[in-house]
Amino acid sequence: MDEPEFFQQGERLGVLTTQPLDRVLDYRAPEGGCFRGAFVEVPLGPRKVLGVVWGHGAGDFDSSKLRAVIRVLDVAPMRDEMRAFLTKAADYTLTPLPAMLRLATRAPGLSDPPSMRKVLRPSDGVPDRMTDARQRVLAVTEEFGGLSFTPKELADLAGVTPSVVKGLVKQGALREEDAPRDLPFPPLNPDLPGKALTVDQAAAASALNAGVVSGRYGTTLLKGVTGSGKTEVYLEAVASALRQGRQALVLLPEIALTAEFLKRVKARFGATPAEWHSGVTMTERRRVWKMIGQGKAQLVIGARSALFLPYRDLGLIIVDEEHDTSYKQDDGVSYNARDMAVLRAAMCSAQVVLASATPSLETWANADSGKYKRLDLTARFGTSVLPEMRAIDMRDEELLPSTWISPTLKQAMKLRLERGEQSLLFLNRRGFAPLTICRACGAQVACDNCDARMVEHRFMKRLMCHQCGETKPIPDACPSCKVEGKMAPVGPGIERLGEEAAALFPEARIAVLSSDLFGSARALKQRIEEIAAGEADIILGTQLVAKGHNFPLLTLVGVIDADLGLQGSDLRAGERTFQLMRQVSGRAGRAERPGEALLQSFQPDHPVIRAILSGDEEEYWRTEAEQRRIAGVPPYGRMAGIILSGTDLAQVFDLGNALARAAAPLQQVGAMLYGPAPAPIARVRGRHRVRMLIKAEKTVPLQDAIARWIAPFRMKGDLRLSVDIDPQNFF
DNA sequence: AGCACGCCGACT
DNA sequence: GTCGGCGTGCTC
Repeated sequence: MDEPEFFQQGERLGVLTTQPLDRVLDYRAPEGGCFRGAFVEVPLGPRKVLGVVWGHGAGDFDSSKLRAVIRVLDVAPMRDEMRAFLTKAADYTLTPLPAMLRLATRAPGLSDPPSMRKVLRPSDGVPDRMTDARQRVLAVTEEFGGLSFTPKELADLAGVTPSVVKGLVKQGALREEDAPRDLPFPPLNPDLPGKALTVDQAAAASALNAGVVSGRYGTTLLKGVTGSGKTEVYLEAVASALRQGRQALVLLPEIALTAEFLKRVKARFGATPAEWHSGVTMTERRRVWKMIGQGKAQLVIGARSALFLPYRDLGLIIVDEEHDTSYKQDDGVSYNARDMAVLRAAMCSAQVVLASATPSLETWANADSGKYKRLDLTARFGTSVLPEMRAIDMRDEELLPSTWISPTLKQAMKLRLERGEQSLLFLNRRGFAPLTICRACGAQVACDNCDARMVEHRFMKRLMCHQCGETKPIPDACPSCKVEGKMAPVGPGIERLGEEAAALFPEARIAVLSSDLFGSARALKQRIEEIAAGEADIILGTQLVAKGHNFPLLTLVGVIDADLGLQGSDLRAGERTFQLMRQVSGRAGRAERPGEALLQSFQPDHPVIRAILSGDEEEYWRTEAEQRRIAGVPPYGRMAGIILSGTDLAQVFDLGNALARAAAPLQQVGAMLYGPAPAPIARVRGRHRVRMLIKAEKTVPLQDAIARWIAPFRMKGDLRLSVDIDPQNFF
């Protein structure tokens, strides 16, 4: 790539700031000039803000009013390729470019000069008396010759009090120096021996390596059931990237999984890589950001926002559990990390590996059409096989009121207890009961701010709204008819299922795993480890047990309500149920003992349930893909969701209707507009939500049409419009 | 995003 | 009279 353009002092240039201005502002180059891509501090009104030199100024601003760039920041300049990536990502997601830049500068203290710390180094002074403690301190400085330590670190390493170190400084045996606080990451060694690979794994690894070595863009679906060793395989691709001297990024859907993953990386490469997610401290964030820019961090393990770090030479991106819905979340900017990974890789000639046991239909279709390569890991690691799967037809089971464990499932659990094996009951519903109803008047307790029912959480003795997190005490009298003592919980939650299991098996050790029952990710992880080691007979869990945790003693998985995800009119409901059921079932029979998965269902003949049981995944995907093709929906058509929100429902609908009347730019490209209609959750945190849906053919330039459509609309008051390209839920 | 400007209601 | 509510508009 060409040398970035240089701007002489006083020359007009364009700066993109992180302020939501939606346009590049013109400034004069600072003293000493600057390159395109430089991170700069610029004056904006009374403030100083962060920006990037984007290129030539637009030139339409009065020269006499131009202000000069204050200074160039001491961080690696943004590479042209990153600039292009942000621009394309902004165009694709219809996000204003400044918001994109904000994503890419989510590290504190970028404007500060490099933070220094006082360190001690050995000096030529000789202490007056040599004591034991002083000897130990000097020994440490000698042993770690190349490294430097703060007084506190040195004292801790030598096992002495800080006063001993202070004494040595006074005597001149150690001297203080300033050293940068942001230290490079220790080098990783790709040539340490990895785990022995099976023939299957070795073949997949070498195919991935070939891609990495090619130095070109390419995307590969790495499909393998739980326990097939996907991680070992893609770590070989990481090793390959490191050998090429290029950087690698591993995206994980959940922070809770990173700790365990870091251990595996350390075992493979001999050092800990950089970590990037919401749980990382501010100082560490700054260090990671800067070191990545300098190429002094070779591997990053992170959440989706790690895609926007300033890599110097990114050669490989792994998206683990690529089907996971947490890759598409709305935290201000709405983007799908899987798609952005592919975009970024295409722009920097990197390889992408999409790893999953149950790929998203998009990825499956892209592999099917040959757009992505596909590698399958069929054999399960070790000797075990996928569990035998059966449906329990709930229409034939006799259950007492307010119980959900069928006699058939109970019998299977009893058998495991007798054998000393573990059972897992899966119910994707947090809390005790999803509904609290008045037996006198039939009223349900709803959230005051949202259009949603309050869920009873018995362990904290309160009702909670799962939309906004608001809680209130469980009322004794009905809020509607004021009759006392008639409020009753209706339906099962994971906590209530725990009570049922305890009543059925009073002698069993029962563990309930739900994200809200643990204060911290650490506490949850520790509990999971205890359980994996055998400290429970029956495990009850929500969604989180489906994600990558190993329970070697587990031989039975019971799905309490296999139909749960199939309700509603969501186009992806089937796909998601299919993925979840297969993931959960994969928990059983990991070790030497064969597993069994039982799915409680009222509609065991439903095509999705049948597909899950049949084990013929390809057939399921083919059928699902064919239906989507006929319906002209993703991945065979394009969609976009529009959410309008505001405190005044009438105003929100007025805006929606006005938009609908002005939809000519959409009609010109043959796109269909549906709505406005109340969103699935029509009110959240006191704001009414109205939804519109756009459907178009695959080849239509949809973003451009939408941009032209909404451009004339100014949002008045607290009205908000957000565009969601490729929405996950449609209705 | 901030921050100023400015145009109407309730007060010392 | 003026203090201050926040709706509207600007920042190179």
